[in-house]
Amino acid sequence: MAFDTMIAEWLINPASHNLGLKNLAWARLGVEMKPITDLIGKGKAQITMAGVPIAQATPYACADVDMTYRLVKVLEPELHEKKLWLLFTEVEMPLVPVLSAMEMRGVALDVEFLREMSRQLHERLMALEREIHELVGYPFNIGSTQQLSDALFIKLGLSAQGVPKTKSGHYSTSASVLERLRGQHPVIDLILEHRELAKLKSTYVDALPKLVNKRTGRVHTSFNQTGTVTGRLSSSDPNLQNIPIRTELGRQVRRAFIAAPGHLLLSADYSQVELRILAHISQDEGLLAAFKRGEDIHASTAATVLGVPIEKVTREMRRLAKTINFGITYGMSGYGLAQRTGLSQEEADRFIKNYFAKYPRVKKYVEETKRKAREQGYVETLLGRRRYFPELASDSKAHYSVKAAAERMAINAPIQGSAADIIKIAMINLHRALKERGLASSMTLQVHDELVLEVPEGELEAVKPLVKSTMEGAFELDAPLKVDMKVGRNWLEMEPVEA
DNA sequence: GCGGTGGGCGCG
DNA sequence: AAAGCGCGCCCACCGC
Repeated sequence: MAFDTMIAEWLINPASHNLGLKNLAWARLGVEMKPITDLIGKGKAQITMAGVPIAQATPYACADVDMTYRLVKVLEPELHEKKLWLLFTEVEMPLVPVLSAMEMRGVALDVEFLREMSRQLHERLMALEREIHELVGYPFNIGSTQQLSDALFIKLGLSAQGVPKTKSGHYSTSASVLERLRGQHPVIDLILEHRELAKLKSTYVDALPKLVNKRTGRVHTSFNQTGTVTGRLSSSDPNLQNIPIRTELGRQVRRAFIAAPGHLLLSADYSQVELRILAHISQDEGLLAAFKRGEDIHASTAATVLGVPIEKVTREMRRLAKTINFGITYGMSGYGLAQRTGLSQEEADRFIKNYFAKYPRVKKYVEETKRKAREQGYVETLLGRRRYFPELASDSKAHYSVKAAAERMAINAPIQGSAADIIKIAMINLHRALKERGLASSMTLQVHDELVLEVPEGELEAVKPLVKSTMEGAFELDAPLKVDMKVGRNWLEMEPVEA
């Protein structure tokens, strides 16, 4: 179907169920990571499409390759000057048709399953609501944080000791606060369960079926190519990058994402991609060696930092190491580590100090990155994608906390952004490889470090090695990329497979 | 009825 | 003084 047809349908009735490819805002130029519309707004280019001045048109009106390239004529010198030309021509533009194909393909949804799940959630929610009102002593809206706060801290008189207040002045009722209140009153457990179920029901179980396209019978997300500051994609309407997996009940939602008859879902995800990138960029010997030996990286970190043999690492030690391995790439402090692990602040500080002593080049990466952000004004990914930090300039009057936050973003941006670069290359190459071989398999979802493909059963054996080698070969890291794959009839019940 | 904001929470 | 990055969506609440 042609784009103009879809746009016409959408213009006639914007609320209609059409295939509205919101990826039509598809011109990520990579220039300072700003959407094309921002640049146009500054009057750098006065371009019209079908007689409409783009500056006043919605981003959707940018859906014309011709227009995009005419606009680029104006921006080309800047792309060259900032060394973004190859990223633009070799990655972002070739990605556009790949994303369009994924959006068009969509994914099948078991609506009947979700309807049944909705009924069961409704029943349980009603029971919980009754019990909660009973225990509190009067009926109120459990979904209102203000009313809930009053119920807990005024009516029931639970201790508000150390509970942070929100901007609007009432005590926070966040999950971390409720967890701490758990022993104080039996109602807390019920509220936590109510929260979890209400979230699942409203955000996924009830919302997803409404977005099934009447024509295709499938859900078609939009992959926004210009929606993040790091180079990642985002997904919306519906967001299929935040489907539950961490709790048993939540992950049941994944059962609703099914392969078409005669097909299978193949999920392929990069193992520890951000830590491998950190190892590559920092060139830290210990980290590189652990990956080259193919070790369980969290166990390896625990062994190294705590000074025990890797086979003596307990679950508890590994869990701590996992927290710090992730935290490092976000610029986490001792306070933050303590908050998340139950360690005292002193212990957490000491642990981080030890970590940096054992992985000195990681420490150096952190310091170098902060220096670059301050001195050159930006940091960059493996492919040269930039993120700017005006707050960190030496003449900046920004508050300390603002600068500290910017530093954490600067530490994370090259890592998260490089991972985005890599999976984008993989997507382009895989799309082409499948086409070249005349295979009917195609990507349907991207979840930052994971690709989901819908594969005709007969193609599975051919597609598995192709996916694995294409993803692993997307970029050569000194800590080599590793891809794990799973196959199943739906996104929940998947079995690990080898290529 | 609509749009914006805040609190909260799902994912990587 | 703040205290781990990046997203999008739900509901409540508020002002218009």
